[in-house]
Amino acid sequence: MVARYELIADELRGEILSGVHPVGSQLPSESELAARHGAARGTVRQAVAVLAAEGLVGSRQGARRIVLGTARSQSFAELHSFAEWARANGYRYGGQVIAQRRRPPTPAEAARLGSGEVLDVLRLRTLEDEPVLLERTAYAEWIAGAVEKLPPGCGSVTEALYESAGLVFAYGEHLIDAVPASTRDARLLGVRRGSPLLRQRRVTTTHEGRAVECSDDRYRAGSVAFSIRNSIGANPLVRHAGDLRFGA
Amino acid sequence: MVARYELIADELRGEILSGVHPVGSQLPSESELAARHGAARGTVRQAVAVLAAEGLVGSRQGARRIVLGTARSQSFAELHSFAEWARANGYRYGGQVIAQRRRPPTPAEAARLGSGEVLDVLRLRTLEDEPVLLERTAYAEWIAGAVEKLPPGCGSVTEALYESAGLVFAYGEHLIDAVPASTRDARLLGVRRGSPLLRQRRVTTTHEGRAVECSDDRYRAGSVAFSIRNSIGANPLVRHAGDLRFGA
DNA sequence: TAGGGGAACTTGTACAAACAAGCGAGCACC
DNA sequence: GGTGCTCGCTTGTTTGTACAAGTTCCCCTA
Repeated sequence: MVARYELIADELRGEILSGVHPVGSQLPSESELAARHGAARGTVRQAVAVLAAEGLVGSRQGARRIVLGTARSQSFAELHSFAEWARANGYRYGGQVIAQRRRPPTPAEAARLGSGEVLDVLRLRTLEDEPVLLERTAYAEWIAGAVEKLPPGCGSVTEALYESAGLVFAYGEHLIDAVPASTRDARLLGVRRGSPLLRQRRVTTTHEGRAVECSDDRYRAGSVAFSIRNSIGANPLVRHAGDLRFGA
Repeated sequence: MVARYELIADELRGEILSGVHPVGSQLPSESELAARHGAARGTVRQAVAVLAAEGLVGSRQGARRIVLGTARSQSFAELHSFAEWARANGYRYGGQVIAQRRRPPTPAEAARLGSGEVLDVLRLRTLEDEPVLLERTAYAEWIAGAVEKLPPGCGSVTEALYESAGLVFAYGEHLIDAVPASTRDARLLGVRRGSPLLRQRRVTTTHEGRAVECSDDRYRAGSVAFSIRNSIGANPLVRHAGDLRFGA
């Protein structure tokens, strides 16, 4: 069952992408959209709230909504999973486990994953046959077994864990900064030591709020960038000073 | 006039921050909250939607909402303005104009700011008396005059432009990646050439959707990081491959 | 012609009601 | 003892109504 407001949002999004409502133009008023779709105004408001959350339209009281852009936010899965993102964008991709072992958690990991041993996995991911991402992931003990059963060349870990263990990643927290490549980073990614890497540290949890993994992902400079839209009303991205979080 | 749902959201947020509802615990049901505040269920839903957008709570149909974390997103102003962010977090900060001149726009700038000349400003910002950020901003012609009137040591450009020209930044698009420091970057920021910098390119627009500035901000590695919370339902951050946007 | 006033329009907030859909616990049955 | 099912609770979706608050544009006036 797809919600009605989702259908209306999809139609509006399509009209924006296809140029019916160009960037900078005004959207039809809520009453007009409601009449056109035979829906209540509240339903239409939910639909445009979706578009506002995606950063496609902006609004202020009293004035018609305006179109801000056409780039669409991908789904959570596409941000979370390298494979799903690459596939959705039509890139050729791959992955290979470089090292894998159980070890005691660092204090920072223990605070999030619990005090049991973690499964530490180092993966190298490729995009268009070029190595672009080095993934250091610590999995919580309760999921470690399922991760160990995955084949070393597994393309999509997220997908494989869903199929084998029914695991669904639902919430994520991400911390983005820049770091120099270590000797090992440099060798695996094919760059010079000390050259810039874009680092994304993340903690992922299930629906129930149970932490699944802590990860330290390092992208080769120039290979990927993160983008975000915000507005004076909605602002999900936060700036932090230094290494205040995720421990040292 | 503060909206009722904002008050309820503030109270709930306070209860989460103060530990009344610890991380991982369940929030009271909507009906209970509605009864407690003497409000309709829809109003309570708006309140918890605010917290969900901030990444503090998660929800799924049928089960009670759970608390995901306690870190709160700052306001749009704090993401947009280095000064407001630094002040809100109690840091000592400063800024100095290094160079300023009018020039024709690059093609990428012209597409966003219009074809008129842009005002190119290079600013060095300090945090705790350390240089941490190099800001290269191209202002649109219509606002260039007001920017030129600002003192070179102006701490908060955003604030100054609001007071002098009534300008309000309302929407922003940000693209985050890592780049090596150029010779000039390195000298001004006090790092070695080629060392990692965290780059944030952004385009900012007013309420009406009129573009104000394009900026290329480079942070010294280790000085700041960006963080974001997302969920399977709401996902504002997007990953891009290579330099697909903002021109070359 | 420039400015003020106001009317019409549009979005924001709030309430009430109803049904759908999913979750979890407890109960009955095998 | 374990399995499956049902029932109550909770969140999700939708409609309808009313008023508040801000914007836009026209018209009238000085």
